[in-house]
Amino acid sequence: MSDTKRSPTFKFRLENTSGIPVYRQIIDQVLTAISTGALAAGDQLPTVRQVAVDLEINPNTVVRAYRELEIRQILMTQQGTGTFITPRKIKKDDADHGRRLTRLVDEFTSRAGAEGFTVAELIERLKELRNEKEKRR
Amino acid sequence: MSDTKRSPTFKFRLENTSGIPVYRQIIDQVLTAISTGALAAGDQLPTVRQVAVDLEINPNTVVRAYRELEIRQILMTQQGTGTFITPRKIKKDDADHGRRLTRLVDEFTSRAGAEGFTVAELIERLKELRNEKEKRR
DNA sequence: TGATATGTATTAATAAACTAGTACAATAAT
DNA sequence: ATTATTGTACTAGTTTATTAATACATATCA
Repeated sequence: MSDTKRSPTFKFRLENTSGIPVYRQIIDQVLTAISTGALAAGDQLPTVRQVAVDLEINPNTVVRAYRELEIRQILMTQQGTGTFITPRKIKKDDADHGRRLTRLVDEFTSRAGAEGFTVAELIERLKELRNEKEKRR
Repeated sequence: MSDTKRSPTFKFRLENTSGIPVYRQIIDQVLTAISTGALAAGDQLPTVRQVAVDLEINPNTVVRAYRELEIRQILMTQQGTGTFITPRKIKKDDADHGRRLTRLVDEFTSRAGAEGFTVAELIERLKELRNEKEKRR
């Protein structure tokens, strides 16, 4: 039995006091859900209209979030059908891949630098993390 | 005018095509310089007016960047004297230091993982970054 | 003190981000 | 083909972010 097409059980929630833009909260919740396994490849997300009604926001706000994730190849949308988590197939030679990696790393090092961490420390900690994972296999 | 007895003046540069706000570019360059060792505790930064003239921007834009870093305890300013890197008392074996590093790295890897990056990739990119900055000194 | 260096405050103009209103288009089920 | 369901496009209003003009305040030193 297969579960390639689960119905959209995922729910968004808004922190209206946070000051974080709604569309960004949606993006973050999708990313987090993927990293924790709450959402996996092929899963359908709640429809644009469903989210709009649930959160009492404009459909375009949902679209904006989904669009950005689609551009990052994290979501796929099919008009008339729905929006789904993209099955990943990472291409190392993808130019966009490199750009996103650079941007992510730059942001990371900036924040870390603000707290007094050196790049060397970050590398060291990541290596430990990598080795831990290796062990577990 | 000969130079002062203080350290060689740090230079900012602007990427006008990047779309990144000027004040943020300044912040990032300070943070990066600290994390790579290009700037260290006690070093004086170029004056507000100097930066404004060099980059052909308004002094207030420089102030905004310096102010934010001052709030984060990364810079100290003294009116009439200048702006300096705050001496940090980081103890490498501090337990809290380790916890903060772990939390920062975990959040980073989680986010990166959601976008399909491997830890190995992150390490590789960070190494490149470290080597680039080393070269520039 | 007076001169000159430094950062600071107030205000405002402009640009960008964010969200919404409304109508349109594609898909799938019937 | 019709209809219900899904995403899309265009437009605009409002807020927030960003930068600038200009005048002010404080510290250093001859």
